[in-house]
Amino acid sequence: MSDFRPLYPLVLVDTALLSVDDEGLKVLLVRRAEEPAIRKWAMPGGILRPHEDTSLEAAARRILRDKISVELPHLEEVCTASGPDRDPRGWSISVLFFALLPRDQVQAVVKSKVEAVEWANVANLGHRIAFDHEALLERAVGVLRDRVERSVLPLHLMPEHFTLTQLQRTCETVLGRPLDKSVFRRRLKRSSALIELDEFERGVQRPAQLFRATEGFSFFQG
Amino acid sequence: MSDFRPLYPLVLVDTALLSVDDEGLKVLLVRRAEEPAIRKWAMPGGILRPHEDTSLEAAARRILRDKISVELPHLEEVCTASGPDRDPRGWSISVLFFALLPRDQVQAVVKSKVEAVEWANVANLGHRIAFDHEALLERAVGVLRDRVERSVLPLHLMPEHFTLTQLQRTCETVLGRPLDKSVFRRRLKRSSALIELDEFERGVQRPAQLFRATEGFSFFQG
DNA sequence: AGAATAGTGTCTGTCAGACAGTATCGC
DNA sequence: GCGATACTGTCTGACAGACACTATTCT
Repeated sequence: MSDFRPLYPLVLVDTALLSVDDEGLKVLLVRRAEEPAIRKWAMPGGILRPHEDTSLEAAARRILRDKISVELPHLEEVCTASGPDRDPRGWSISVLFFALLPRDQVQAVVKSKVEAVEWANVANLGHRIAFDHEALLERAVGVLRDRVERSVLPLHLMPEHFTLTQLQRTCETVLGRPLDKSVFRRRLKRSSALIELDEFERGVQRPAQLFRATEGFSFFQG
Repeated sequence: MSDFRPLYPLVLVDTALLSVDDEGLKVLLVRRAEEPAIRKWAMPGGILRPHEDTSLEAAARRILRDKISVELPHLEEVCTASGPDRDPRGWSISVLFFALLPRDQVQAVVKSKVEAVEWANVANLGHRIAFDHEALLERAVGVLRDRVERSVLPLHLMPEHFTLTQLQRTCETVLGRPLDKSVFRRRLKRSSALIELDEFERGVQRPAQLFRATEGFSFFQG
């Protein structure tokens, strides 16, 4: 470890971009093209640019745009990590954000840009994660689980139209445990976060009614 | 506003040190002795020193030690604030921590050190708060309320020995609403966060039994 | 005895969990 | 009709809120 101790810390911004697919909860990882930790996988992140960015959140948005061509509506701070040894470049701070991507847009992200990008299964990452990003990811997933546990619906993970069963499956995937159907639906009826549509599914045994989230819903409402 | 845009942002650490007294929820404010915002009141904070501090939390600890001679066990991150305009010195990041001080130690803090220090009523601050510290304080109080709401006891606010009624009063002060006695006690019985002592109050109408927190309790447990 | 506060018992409404039952579709 | 999945109804136990009641100590 170098003993170089700069006057200013390195300020980094990382984003845990989460989604779900049939395998389970997923996180977007990027294979690093530069030192440090070159060729290792990490959550998309980069260095704050005070002359470009108007806030840390704006920096996270810029980096996502540049690295993986994604524009996200909902970005939220999770925590920070800091210290002299967590990045070989020296004393650093990472501010971690988390964001949710609708599951029907998962494919779109993977084929973008030059760097290698992969949706990794959160439950089974392998041991190739750079820096302390594995611990950071755990924090982000914890925040998500906590929200869903408190009966906040992960509507940001859903496509525009979806059935109640699909929403339930998503919650179950996030929480990692089965939910009772009637309990789930009872709560939805009271939540006012969902709007009933006149459309129905197609091409399945019994088509279910489609719903959408209320206009301008926030991740926070019940 | 200056157009000077440094390569590195200013990294600051602030702490919302909260306690309660008979008037209500209190926050420790320090009158700034230097520019910027000289003579205005702000939460105790300062600049990260990478060559001294091993983490942001350690920096917060150092600053509390230096400014107001307080050592705190429990320090926790709340959020960050960032941007080019929130501090006149330029692009800055503040990482906010929050901490709780037992109410029987409130007096000890006030008479320490050179700078003017004051426990301000959170509900009635006046309009003399520097920077964006008023908004930051709101976030910290929000975290505290949220914890207590979720039936996490604010044991860090209590003296070593306390009665159940005192604990209830503290919760009521934090939440700003009355709680039902029997409901409160029922929950405590299940919580296992409290240890029954053989001692009792003295010099009151009917002395109540004293309790203490379980050894090594965390703010997070129920 | 009476005031004050500690501590307990009980009723009621609400809601989660569990599970069975009914409805409606494709084949 | 049959299988599959959507959707609903109902029973039960746990718990919160409300409030009354008893107990113990000081004056």
